[in-house]
Amino acid sequence: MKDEKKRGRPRGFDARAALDKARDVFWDRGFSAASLDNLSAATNLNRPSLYGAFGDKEALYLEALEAYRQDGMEVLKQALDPSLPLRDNLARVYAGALAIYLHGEIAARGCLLISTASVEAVEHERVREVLGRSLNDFDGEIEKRMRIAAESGELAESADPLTLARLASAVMHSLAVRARAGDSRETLEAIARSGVELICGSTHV
Amino acid sequence: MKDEKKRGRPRGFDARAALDKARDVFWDRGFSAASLDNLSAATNLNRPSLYGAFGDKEALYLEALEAYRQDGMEVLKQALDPSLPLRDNLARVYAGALAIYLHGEIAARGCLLISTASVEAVEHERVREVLGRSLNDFDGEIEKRMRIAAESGELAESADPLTLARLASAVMHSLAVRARAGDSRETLEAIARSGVELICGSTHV
DNA sequence: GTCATTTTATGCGAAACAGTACAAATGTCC
DNA sequence: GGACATTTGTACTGTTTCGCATAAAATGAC
Repeated sequence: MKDEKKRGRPRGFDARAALDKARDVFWDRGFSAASLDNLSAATNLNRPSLYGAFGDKEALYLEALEAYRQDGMEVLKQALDPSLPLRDNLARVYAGALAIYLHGEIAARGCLLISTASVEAVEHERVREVLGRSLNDFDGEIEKRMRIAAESGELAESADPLTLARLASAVMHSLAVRARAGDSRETLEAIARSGVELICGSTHV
Repeated sequence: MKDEKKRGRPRGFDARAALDKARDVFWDRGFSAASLDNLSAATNLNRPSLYGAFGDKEALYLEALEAYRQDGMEVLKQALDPSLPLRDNLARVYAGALAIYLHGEIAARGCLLISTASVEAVEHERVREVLGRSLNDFDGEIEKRMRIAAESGELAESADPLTLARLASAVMHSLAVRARAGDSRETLEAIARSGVELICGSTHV
């Protein structure tokens, strides 16, 4: 993007790597319980460097959320490859989600947005807005695939793509919550399978 | 329960009312962002009274979670009255859930367990345990109703009560998250309706 | 080489935080 | 009425918090 070398002392760290480390801290502890000391230790950056690169704690959190959202959208789009059957698409979506949700050093971390942005959403309007937009974007991406399925005959014409997409998302939301609540991988995979079955099976009439 | 008057100065407040006020603070801000000053102001209790009645902030939070869990189970049990059709039962469950989730002074608060206990669940083992147990209890209560429906012929015999119960819960989890993310009542009610339809409609074969 | 510009390191400071000590208040028990 | 037990109000302590001030380090421009 920008290879133009700026004047002054060059940055001694990779901003994206630091953002990922900060994201992990927020993911484990949430926004409020994550201190700048935690963030500083995890990123190996002292506070002035953090402030210089990202602004204050709130800006850093919002940037971490945004990066997470974009990564998630990428995973989702790849899983929804329309050259594969809808059933496989949904299975891939859930498998991809579980791979993310079940990761974690202490315990499964679930979804960064659902499990940490939700708390702040009441008092913190910008977080609520990011969370709402993210959920809608996910719905929209699945809806696009559902629309294709309805047109190609994979789904009954009577099926409503938006409704089915929201229900497909609902299963994913539940997986996120249950993962963080400590449910086993086996349980979560069973829920994912039955979700695929219910959504893809029911609309064949 | 205990009408035996204890010696010493009697308590000048209703512990349950105070617990409800504290619960509301936790509900809006989450555990970490809720300060003892917030809790003290909301309950009209000074800190020593709070500590005397509930213990430290963590114990107060756990007690609020437990009370919320019991209240929710009560609402759920009443909604699942087996003398009504399963369809009506699920609709009542979701209506009851939305009545709780959409309440809030600043913005919709969603579910106390899903939206505030989730954050703490990674680092705080006892919270994770309460959250997991609560979700399972909810599943179990719905599963009981599904089992009745399967035996009475309301559902196809091939339907698996546990699986259907988990999917019914999944819709509820999604409603909780989406409410806190700012989705409109209309949207949430539409999702609830389609959830009922999918779960009750698909298994009639 | 010297200056300008940006990043890094140390550490400060004011505010918020959780939890408690202490004494005054208010009741029961004998 | 007096001893005892518990709650309540005020104020405190030590810690943690965030954000920044200041100065040293490292580079480009000239």
